[in-house]
Amino acid sequence: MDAETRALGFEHALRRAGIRITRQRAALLRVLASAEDHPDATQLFQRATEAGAGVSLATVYRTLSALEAQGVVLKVEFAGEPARFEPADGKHHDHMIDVETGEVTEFVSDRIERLQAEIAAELGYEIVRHRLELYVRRKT
Amino acid sequence: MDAETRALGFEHALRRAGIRITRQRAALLRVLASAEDHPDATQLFQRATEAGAGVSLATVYRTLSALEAQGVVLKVEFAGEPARFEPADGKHHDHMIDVETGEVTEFVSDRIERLQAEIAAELGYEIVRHRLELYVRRKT
DNA sequence: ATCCCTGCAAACCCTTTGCAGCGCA
DNA sequence: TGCGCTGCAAAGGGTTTGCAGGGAT
Repeated sequence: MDAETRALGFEHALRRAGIRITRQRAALLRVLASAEDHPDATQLFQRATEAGAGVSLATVYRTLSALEAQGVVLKVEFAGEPARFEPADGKHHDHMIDVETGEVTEFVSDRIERLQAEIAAELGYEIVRHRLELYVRRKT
Repeated sequence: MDAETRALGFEHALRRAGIRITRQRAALLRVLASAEDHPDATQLFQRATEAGAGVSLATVYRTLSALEAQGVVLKVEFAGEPARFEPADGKHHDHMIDVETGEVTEFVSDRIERLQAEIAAELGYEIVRHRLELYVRRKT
């Protein structure tokens, strides 16, 4: 999915929820839609500002909350850093964080997912959501 | 392991690192050692206060940091709440959080651990630490 | 013309820290 | 007695919010 298609998806999701697309939001959605990494609110603010969006940090947070509430953006909170945000299209995945470089890699493991569900079920629970992060180092 | 044995272990770890056992710390260690749940700093502060320890919240944080640095206490950060602390004796485990009651259950899965290591290895990494939390709901 | 939105700054929550005096070892 | 410790209060970082004016629908 290209960035503009994704941005339009964001707009649609907001409009559907009766949320207005302002100049600031339109700009922000595009910044977010084209992010390849996992930026935090401050980085999104900077990028939007560089793009001439004239947005305040408060609006960045407010828009991210709205997008998250609509389920089109995921907030990811790694240990000891500000929350990061990623588009929620695409399939579920977990994260691997290189502790030396900070680089984030996404991965999926159906087997782990299945085991998690089994463990929960054994204790009489069903999984609502989960968080799995591997903090790793490049093997020597 | 009973609470007092655990508390003595904490004291030993601190002393070994050249850290003094003050009245406040001794009290705090006992509160922590006898915690069955996963209390956060404020709760530990309250319990210590109720026990007549005369401790300040700052000291609670400072002592917890020291214990964590010695590896005898683990700081656990669940999504959207203050950090919790648990004694680090016993074996590694992950956490399951009941989203309705907030109750925390510990669990282990060697198979998941193994799969994590495999996934990291496939990408040329080795795991430094990981975080796995299942947010669950009692099955109907 | 509505209301929702915006920017700003202040407020928030959790946690850390500077300081001057206190008390373990 | 030395040096780490303590309480207090202020600072800190990330995030949220109250307010009065502005703009999308």
